[in-house]
Amino acid sequence: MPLRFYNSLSHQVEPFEPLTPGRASLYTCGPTVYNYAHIGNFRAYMFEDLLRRTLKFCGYDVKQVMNLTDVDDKTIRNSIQAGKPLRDYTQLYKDAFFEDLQALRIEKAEVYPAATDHVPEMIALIQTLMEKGIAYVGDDNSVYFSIARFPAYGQLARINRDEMRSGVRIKNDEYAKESAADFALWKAWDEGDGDVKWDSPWGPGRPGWHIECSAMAMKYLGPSFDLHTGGIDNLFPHHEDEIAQSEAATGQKFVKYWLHCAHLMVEGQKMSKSLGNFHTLREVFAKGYSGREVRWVLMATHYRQSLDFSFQSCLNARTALQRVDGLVARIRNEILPLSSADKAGVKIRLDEALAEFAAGLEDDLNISAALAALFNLVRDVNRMLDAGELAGPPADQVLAALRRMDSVLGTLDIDKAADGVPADIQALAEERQAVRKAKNFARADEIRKELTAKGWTVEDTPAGPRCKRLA
RNA sequence: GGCGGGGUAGCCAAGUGGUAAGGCAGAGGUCUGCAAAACCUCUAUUCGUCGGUUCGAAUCCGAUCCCCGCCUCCA
Repeated sequence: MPLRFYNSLSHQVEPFEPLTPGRASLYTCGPTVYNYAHIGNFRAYMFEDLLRRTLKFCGYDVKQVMNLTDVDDKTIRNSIQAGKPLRDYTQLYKDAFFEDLQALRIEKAEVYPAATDHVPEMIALIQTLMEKGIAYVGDDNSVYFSIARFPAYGQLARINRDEMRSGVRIKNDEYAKESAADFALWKAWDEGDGDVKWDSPWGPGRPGWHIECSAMAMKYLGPSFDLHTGGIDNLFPHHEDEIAQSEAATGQKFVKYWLHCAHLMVEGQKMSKSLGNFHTLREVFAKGYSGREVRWVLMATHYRQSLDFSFQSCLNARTALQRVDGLVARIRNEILPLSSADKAGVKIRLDEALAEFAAGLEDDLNISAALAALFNLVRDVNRMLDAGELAGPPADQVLAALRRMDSVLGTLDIDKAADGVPADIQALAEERQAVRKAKNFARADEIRKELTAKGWTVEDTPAGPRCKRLA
């Protein structure tokens, strides 16, 4: 089966057929850098990482662009409050964002354009819309997109303008618009913006939010590209408006496949800054959970399924990962050359597991199916090890298969050196092994207690004692 | 009100017509000096509820209850 995705535009799963065979162009809506991102935000970036890695797994050359929104109401407001220039203020959170991505083992995109570096491109795009008569200058000197002059508006969100709830919210600036649903392309400067402003044909001001993604996506990926993603909350109005701006300007199809991930929930409610029910990655780490554990939690539920976050799920991730770690350690430590190894049989089993793994991912990133393939393989390889049916070279093939899976999962640590065992711990383990051989089990148990007190445990394996740090 | 997503074991979660994957937790067993790990067995006659279609439905149709999201900045 070919790679296929659920397209928000068609509400159907469709085969992925990129505009250029073998290449995938991907625009992923990035963070607004006014604060630390919370793990709900990272769920989206995690989904995008899974998408990116799956595309690569399936053989595509991926070009991914992720924007950094470094000018908007919140960045301006917070930087003024902090008494810092906008650029310095946002740099802080840009840096934090990249640190967090790295902690979650999220692969870097090819381009991370910042909005403030692309104002000329945005002005040019707005000018095109003005020339086409689709944009207009409002009474407040801001520039607005006229939805009435773009009949295709609403194609993504399936929103019928006539049925939009109206009259409920009339903000001040809406008196400046022809229609309440029109959205700002360019926001005229006012005192609240401090010294944050750019010159434009319509006077000083700053770009609207939606225009940034259109301008930067088209700059780096062209007027028409393959995939555009984000959280489901961006579907409307953000993505709808992006389509409107871009397609009105170019007359071309903007994006072929729109993918949206569901929300991360906390106790049944969406995690969000405004509800105050969020955790930053840093907070989760402070509670003792690792990046790979959080990565696992965020990744292990299908992206279109809302995911209720809990620390219990982090603990579950820990034990699930320990299961895989255990197998890798067995292969590395216990493998002995045995004559009964069935090389061909192992190869067949591995090919089957990889095929199931790939089939899951190809089916709209069905991670549950992919992980089931992984765990079924783990069980079978453990079984082979127990039966003495796995020897050196086929064991290397197992590691190769796990490595291949990990090119997508990014969390298995196949080749990460095990935690170094401190000399004193190692010495105790060896002493214990010696007294066990002498059948001095009282002393052996004493040593086990000493090790526990030092935060270590020891497992007796056919290849000798193995020290493990207690979680 | 409009649009969209979801209700599957103690928990998480696949499965869109053919008789319920996988993970966590739990029980018993094998192995072990003890343990851990690993393996084996068991743990939903049942998929929110009620009807209908069908030889057959968690899967299709109708009705109904509940939860969540978007429609306002939001991943």
